Amino acid sequence: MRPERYNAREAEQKWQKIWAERGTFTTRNDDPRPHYYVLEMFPYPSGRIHMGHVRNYAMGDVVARYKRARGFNVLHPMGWDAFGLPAENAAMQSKLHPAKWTYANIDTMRAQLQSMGLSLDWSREVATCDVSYYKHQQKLFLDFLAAGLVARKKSKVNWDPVDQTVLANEQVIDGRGWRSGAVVEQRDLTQWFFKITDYAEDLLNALDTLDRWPEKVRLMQHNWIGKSEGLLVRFAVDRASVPKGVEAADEYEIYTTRPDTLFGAKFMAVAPDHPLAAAAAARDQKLAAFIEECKRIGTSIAAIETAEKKGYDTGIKVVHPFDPNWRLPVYVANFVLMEYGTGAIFGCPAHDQRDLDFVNAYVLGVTPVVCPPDADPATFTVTDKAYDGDGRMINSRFLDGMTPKEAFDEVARRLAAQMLHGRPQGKRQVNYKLRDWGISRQRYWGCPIPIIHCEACGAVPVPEKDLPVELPADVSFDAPGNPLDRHPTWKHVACPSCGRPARRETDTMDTFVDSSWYFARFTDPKNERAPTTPAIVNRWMPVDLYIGGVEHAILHLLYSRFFVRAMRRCGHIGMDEPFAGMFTQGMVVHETYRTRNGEWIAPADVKIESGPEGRKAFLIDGGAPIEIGPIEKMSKSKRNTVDPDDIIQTYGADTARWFMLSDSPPDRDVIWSEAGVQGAGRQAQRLWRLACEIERIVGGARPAMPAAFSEKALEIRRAAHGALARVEDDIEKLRFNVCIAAIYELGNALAAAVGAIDATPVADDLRFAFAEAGDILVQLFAPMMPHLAEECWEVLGHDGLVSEAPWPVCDRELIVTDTITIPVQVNGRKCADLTIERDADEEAVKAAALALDAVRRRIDNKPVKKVIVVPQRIVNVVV
RNA sequence: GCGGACGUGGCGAAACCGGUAGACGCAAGGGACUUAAAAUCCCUCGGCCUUUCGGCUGUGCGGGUUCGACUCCCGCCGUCCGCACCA
Repeated sequence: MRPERYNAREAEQKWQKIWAERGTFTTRNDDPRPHYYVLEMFPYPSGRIHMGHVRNYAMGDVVARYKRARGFNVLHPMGWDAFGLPAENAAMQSKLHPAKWTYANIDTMRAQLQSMGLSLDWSREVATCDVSYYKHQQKLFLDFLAAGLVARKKSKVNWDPVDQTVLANEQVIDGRGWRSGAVVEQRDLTQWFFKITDYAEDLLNALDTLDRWPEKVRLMQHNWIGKSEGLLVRFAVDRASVPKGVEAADEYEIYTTRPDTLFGAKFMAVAPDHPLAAAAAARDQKLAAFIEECKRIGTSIAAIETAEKKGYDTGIKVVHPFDPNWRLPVYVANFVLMEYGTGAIFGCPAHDQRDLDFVNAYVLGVTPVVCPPDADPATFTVTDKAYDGDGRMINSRFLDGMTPKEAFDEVARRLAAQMLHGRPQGKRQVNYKLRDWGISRQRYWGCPIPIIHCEACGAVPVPEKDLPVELPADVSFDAPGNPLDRHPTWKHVACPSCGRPARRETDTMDTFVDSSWYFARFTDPKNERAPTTPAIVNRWMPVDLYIGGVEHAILHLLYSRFFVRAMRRCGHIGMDEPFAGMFTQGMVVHETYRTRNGEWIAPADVKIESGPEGRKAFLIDGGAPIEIGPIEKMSKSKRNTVDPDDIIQTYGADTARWFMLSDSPPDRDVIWSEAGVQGAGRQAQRLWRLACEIERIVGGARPAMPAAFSEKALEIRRAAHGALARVEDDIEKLRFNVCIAAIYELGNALAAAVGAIDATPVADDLRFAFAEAGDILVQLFAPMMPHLAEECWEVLGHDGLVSEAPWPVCDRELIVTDTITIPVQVNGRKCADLTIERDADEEAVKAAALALDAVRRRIDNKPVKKVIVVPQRIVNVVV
């Protein structure tokens, strides 16, 4: 009987229904078994899922299903990161209310995710835009406020004067607002901040404990926190140099990490928004214009630092701390950041590239003060490449001959003892690049900040009994500005403290706040009284494995780490770190296609023909030739996206999942290709046929385990248990592509064994081996292609579900063989294989290797100098 | 600009702690089955040389360490990602 083709669409719906009815993936908090929490970053409900989601969730699902089979009580929830800008943009464009838009998207995307057959506990679903979620977030805000973790201060924003709104950095294009095209201004706004810098040292130190995080993510966070040890140095102003009418202070403080290079100083520079810049600009129109120009670059550090180094000489001079006769000019420079240090620096061009570029543009001269070990102090010069290495101090008076480290300490010591205006002129200072987390957003679609502003009482927290502060539903998006701010009634309330008329805070929270604690909420999402239930959250957390894109490696993960610490301080959770294990997966990329006149064409509209001369693309409609462009991240603008729905309709979810996991290592980008999906689809059919054929050979009742096995049966068992051992190891290490290769190999081995059977009544030992190997094969691919696996499991005669079956036990004795084959090299080049007993001693291996014909030929009677034997690995003969 | 990664056949890749480079898959070519197609199965498949046996060469480029280097070290080149209001 020929097995029929596997019908993915029918089978997938059938098994999804069965899983749902049986509650196979519903997780109980009171289950006593060891627990495992696997979580993928929840999606923003943008409208439809994309291939990046498919990849992300397929990976998490493999781990969830595998751990479940291994006897763990697995928590694998899903929710929606549902607040954010796109909903408001949609509201402006299509007059659809953000809530309507968002919930409609959630419904669509939930259905899409469900069609993927993910083993998720949907009963724990949360959406951050739901009052039932954000009311707890407001409580957390109030608790943080009470714990002293919230601050109110000014910060700079990109202001679009036409749209009357704050713009995200990505919305500022060449200094103009993306929608209005108006020149963007920088404005100071008083905003709410979480004091993440209070935890800077702890967040840095604790990185060492996160040994199941990718090294690169820890490094990125390390650099982001950016701890530096330096010196605060106060420079006296040369009063004579201050122009009339300029209200300069008597001194200005700079921060430097290289006080050792103080004798190489050529200038002082301050940020465009430094008080000194403002003071000097009051009497200097050109300077005022320069400062304006700097502000137009925007607030993003990338833009500021990429811009050409420019400065403006204020004319003011400061006095060198170690020489009262030495004057340094003070510049306003576009590369000095007000947010870092004191917003002022001294510039030493010889040993800092930025300073050197600057000095070369303004002809201030360069004096090297650190001489590299291999250079001659008399001739060493710096022209266009700053030297930032170690060496000995030169041209530095009392520092000469010291190492930079010694010089640093000496300068720190002297300046601490030297008085300026009655205080020590220098002070050691630990500095962090990390800034406090500004959470205020002048937007509607976010979690309202539960504060009431009262003229008499100031900023008053909303009393807990008045929570939640709910977003008003009746808002309009047809006017510029924040809809909450211009709502006729919402913001007008009585002050909770004095009862007089007051107004609500109309800023909402950054959406990063929403995603900084959802993982904790999932452990008891229905708790109406509190954000978490400590006994429950402390059992589940930290998350054992968290999977998401590298793009979140810094901000989201750092904010979450801070948030959990803050929640701990307020008694909501009992640990510091949210994620014990972390994995960052790569992107899904695709070829791009363009017509002759440069129009982007979607893959679905392209037909590819490949032959010996390579691949050619044509438009399906009309057959016009299409140019195949570079492979890039899937994006709407280049139209190189593939809709998961289409793929699932055509090939089935299993095929899509399998392909997402197969070709590329999970942390690298994967190229989506039609041919690749087809290959995955063929493999699904191949596995289905194989299961049917194995069942035909085993035939009904399974034989008991026989006492002895024929060599043929042993080979099958070895293949199965060998694959089992590899797959276990690979899934634990998330090496899904290698894991799939092992499954292919087992499939190929079993197909060959099936093909070698000629007579149908088969001996019991072989029948046992086939039945066992068939079961193992199906269980191995069940985490990746769960629907097909259920179908095969049924064919193989099992009553229950493979999703509920315990993982097979690997018989490691089967994998270890008595004899092994190792390579033999002569002068590091392989020339023969040697098959020998596994435990043969070194002398025996050496003798056997030298006795091989191919080895003797290669040695060719030359004297053997040395023979290296690495046990069970390799033999190398050196002649 | 700063920070982080990556680079191996026609393509995606594998190679565990420095020990057989190219497992597994895709594409391609050849063959079997078929009236034909699809599906399926078998064979070949880094490059150069050789009738065969086999030999040489080869992991972005240039050096180095080592009996032995995709792997370690130094210096380049190229590509991608993040940079604080996108999520």
